[in-house]
Amino acid sequence: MSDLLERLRGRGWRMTAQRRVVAEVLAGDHVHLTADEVHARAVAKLPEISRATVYNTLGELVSLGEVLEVSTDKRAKRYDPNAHRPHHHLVCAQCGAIRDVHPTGNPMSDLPDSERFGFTVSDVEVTYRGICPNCAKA
Amino acid sequence: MSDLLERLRGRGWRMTAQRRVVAEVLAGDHVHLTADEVHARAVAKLPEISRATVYNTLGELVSLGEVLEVSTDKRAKRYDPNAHRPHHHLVCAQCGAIRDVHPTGNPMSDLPDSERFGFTVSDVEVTYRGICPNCAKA
DNA sequence: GCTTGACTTGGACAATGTCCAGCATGGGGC
DNA sequence: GCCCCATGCTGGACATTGTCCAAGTCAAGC
Ligand SMILES: [Mn+2]
Ligand SMILES: [Mn+2]
Ligand SMILES: [Zn+2]
Ligand SMILES: [Zn+2]
Repeated sequence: MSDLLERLRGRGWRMTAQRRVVAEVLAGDHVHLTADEVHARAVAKLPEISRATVYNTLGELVSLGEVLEVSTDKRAKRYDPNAHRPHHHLVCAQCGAIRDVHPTGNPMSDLPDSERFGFTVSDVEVTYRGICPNCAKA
Repeated sequence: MSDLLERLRGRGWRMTAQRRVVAEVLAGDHVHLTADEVHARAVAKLPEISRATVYNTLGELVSLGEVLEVSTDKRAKRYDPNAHRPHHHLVCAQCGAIRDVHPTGNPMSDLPDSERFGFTVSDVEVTYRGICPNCAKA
């Protein structure tokens, strides 16, 4: 993640304790936290950080293309630091667990012109749903 | 849509003015209204209908499998009366317009076992994004 | 027509997210 | 190293979307 901090500094981002903490919280694989989850973990490291700052920082990271917004459920948006390797998501319908997945094939080529209604289609997002091993056991 | 009302009556649904109006509002193709949009249109036909009833009725229609919930944007859930023909969605990134689409191929078979993490995968949802002809003109 | 249980209502409450005025501070210029 | 001020942060008010409940209303079976 210091990669990330370096890249951001290079882009003229002013480095503050708050932004550093948010970036730290977002490190790792299969990480898809809500804004309030990010805030809770940030508070553990920097007690006085505000909700507004977390929202602002996440929004900036999204604008910079360093973090993706995903809405797998109908609840809060989730923030995904895995922005540099295209992927899709596999979501547990019961507990909400999310894994990054890399399907074969290109769903883009599965949409014939006759089904494009004149749109310029630029992106496709695939969400698989099912039951995770943990929930299946219970 | 009287099909729908018949089916519901057959299932023991008590028929009320409110429910009839909600069902009427949901008629048609490529219809993907938010709950508050449904409420606004329902109020035009039945001024005293409450928000709570619209939410309740939509929730029941979803439980009965007559209407689908879709969350194409990160805002409000949308309600889709096209529940009896499986389909995916094409969304305008600018104005939010939504079309039903029927891609060829089966994305389910594009997810190898090694990418399933032990999940029992039961469903896949594909969202295409782009710019609609209207927004492209502007 | 009654009766009754299911339905509706309005408003309180919760969760998520946005906005703003005023204070704090990172970091470039000296 | 120190100052300055544009940029960032804060707490709280406000907005949007959705849930819940007690009390009143009504559809439909008798
Ligand atoms: Mn991801
Ligand atoms: Mn649809
Ligand atoms: Zn699970
Ligand atoms: Zn458009």
